Amino acid sequence: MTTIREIAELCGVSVATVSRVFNRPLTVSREKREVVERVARELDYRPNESARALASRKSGLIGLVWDTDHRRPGWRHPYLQELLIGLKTALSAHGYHLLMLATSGSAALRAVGASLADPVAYVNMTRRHHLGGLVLIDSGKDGPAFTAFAQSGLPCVAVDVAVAGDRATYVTSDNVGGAREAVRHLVAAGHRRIATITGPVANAPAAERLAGFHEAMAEAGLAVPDDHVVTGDFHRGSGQEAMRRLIALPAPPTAVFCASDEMAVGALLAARHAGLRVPEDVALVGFDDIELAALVDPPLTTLAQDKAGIGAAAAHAVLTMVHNGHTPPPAVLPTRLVVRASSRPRPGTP
Amino acid sequence: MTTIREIAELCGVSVATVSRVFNRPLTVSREKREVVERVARELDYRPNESARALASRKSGLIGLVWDTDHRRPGWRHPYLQELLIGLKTALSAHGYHLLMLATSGSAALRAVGASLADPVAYVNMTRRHHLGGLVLIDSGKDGPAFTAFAQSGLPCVAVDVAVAGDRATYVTSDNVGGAREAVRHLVAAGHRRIATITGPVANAPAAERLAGFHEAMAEAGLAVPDDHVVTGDFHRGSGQEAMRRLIALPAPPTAVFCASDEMAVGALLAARHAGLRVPEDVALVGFDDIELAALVDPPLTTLAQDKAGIGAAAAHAVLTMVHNGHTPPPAVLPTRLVVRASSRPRPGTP
DNA sequence: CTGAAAGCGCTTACAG
DNA sequence: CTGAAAGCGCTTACAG
Repeated sequence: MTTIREIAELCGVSVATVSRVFNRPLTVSREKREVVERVARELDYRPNESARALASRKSGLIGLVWDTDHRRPGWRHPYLQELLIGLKTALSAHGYHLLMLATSGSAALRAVGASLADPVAYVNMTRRHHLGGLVLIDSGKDGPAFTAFAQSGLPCVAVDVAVAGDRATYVTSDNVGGAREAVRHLVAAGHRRIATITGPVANAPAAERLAGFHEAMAEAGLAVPDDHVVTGDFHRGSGQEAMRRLIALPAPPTAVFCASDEMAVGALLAARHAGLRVPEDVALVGFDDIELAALVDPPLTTLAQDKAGIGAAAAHAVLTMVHNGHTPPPAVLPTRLVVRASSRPRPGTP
Repeated sequence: MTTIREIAELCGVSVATVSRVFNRPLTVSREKREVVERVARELDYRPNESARALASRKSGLIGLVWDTDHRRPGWRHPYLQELLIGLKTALSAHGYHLLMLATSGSAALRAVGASLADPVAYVNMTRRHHLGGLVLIDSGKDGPAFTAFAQSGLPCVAVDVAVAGDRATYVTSDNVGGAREAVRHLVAAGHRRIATITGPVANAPAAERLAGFHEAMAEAGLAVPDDHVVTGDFHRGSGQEAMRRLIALPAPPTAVFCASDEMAVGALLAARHAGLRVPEDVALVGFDDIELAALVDPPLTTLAQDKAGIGAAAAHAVLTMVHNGHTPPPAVLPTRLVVRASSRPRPGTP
């Protein structure tokens, strides 16, 4: 591998000048700049990133904090793959690489990996590797740990967790608006008794979707009995269980807004088990638009999240902090209502 | 951040001794070692990784080559998420981080990212960042590029692409065995006219699954007419199209082995469209065991790949090369037959 | 605009 | 077993 020194010798200039050509080209005279550039190209010179990071205290790396412990199911969420790719692609476009940081449950590995129980270890890793910033992906209940990151002073951007800090921001979908749209859609289809299956309490998107539900119900002048709000955990089983409870009510709902597609699929199974037809007996709307939503029978109406867009927005937010130094406001990406058969309008509706 | 020098001064030893304590503890006398270790712990010392990489020419990073260009659908394969996590988790357990390398289609970004069309750029990145080795994930037709990596002399391990080289190996599922098992299962269920929908020609796993199919058919003394082998591309649409062709045959098969679950789902849709019942009129077996397989109606019999296991095997292979220096033989992981309703035995069979 | 020099924080022969 | 010293390949004030 050719070094800056070889180029300097070949060009008859100092290494400082060569370095400047790559970092502040305009501070070098045109003649010298051009000869250095030509020689560098001929030798296929690439700066040694370790040396660069050591001398300048910055690297072209962004860290990803994502707890993928097998005991925590959150990371399996199918929408994360697309989000991750959106993130990586946007970072790539700016010449940054994404470093998936090692996580370790065991104390023995504390030295190298880090556990969310100990955010300091991550902060340390960030400094040791001269990472520009951190992107935080929640695997469920990581909110408190993320708050600690946000207060560390490192540039951080969280996905779906509302962190605050000098150099911290977050990106999320418009969960309130999406939920509102779901309810309006059901109301327009003639439904009056509309229930909801929520995500876990203390989860921000879950709370927002619930708030949007309530807003739109109030707007339509519809009452929401307590037993029409059932708490789930975003996963399929909880949707199934919640739906069983709703079906057993004296006056069951004619439509259910589920805060995730996974739960909507569970609800669909429960309805089928109970001998109910979807959407004739009960209409369903989910949230996320995972691949599965279009494939179940009947296909699910849902609010599509812009998964790749969220990843890209996270990338831009963290790079803004790394470059400009200013902290961008939270990014809230629109959702999109995708109408499928699970909420086909009831007969007799305009 | 505390440095090796501070520790050395505090302990009254040289920096060389402190460095040795962390790298070759046994070459340092017990007393000095213990005092250095104690002081280091108290100061929460962590070595600066950039300096370490620069001086030692190695980092604790493994690179991931995964072309996620949006024009190439291969990266969307749902089994990759679990594979990636298996890889990351196993690397974490050994204190390594996974670096998702920037890829760039545009020439403007050549300097930072790399394109598979130009493997040299990746090799360069690997050296610049002092990566220990590379894991290669195919997004479709990357075989030739991967061969170039394998010949570069860098430690590389490919997933599902049979590369060869001094420091290169690969991991894959037992595709031949899995396909054989699929056919045996169908034969045992009473089928004689068994067709297959293959993956793309020139894809190694596709070829292996086809070979296993032929082997087991021969073993059972069953003929395979040419029109019982239809080429697909692993994706759903091709399965649907292929199934249409099979159904239109004068003597259509009573069972179809599909080289991927996605294609099996497509075949299922085609069968349903044609008014055929699965498995009564035609039985289906897929490959992969993606989440969807269990959720379609009827649920799909399939050969489960050990997705996380493949990722972990890739991690171990690359770390073996990084540490021991020797190149492990290809790892072939067993598949597991998961019998579901789509291949329920035909009436009148033992 | 340019160069000489110090420095980033480690590792590793080389002597002893 | 230990230390002094050179070196890894860059960046960046500081002078000029």
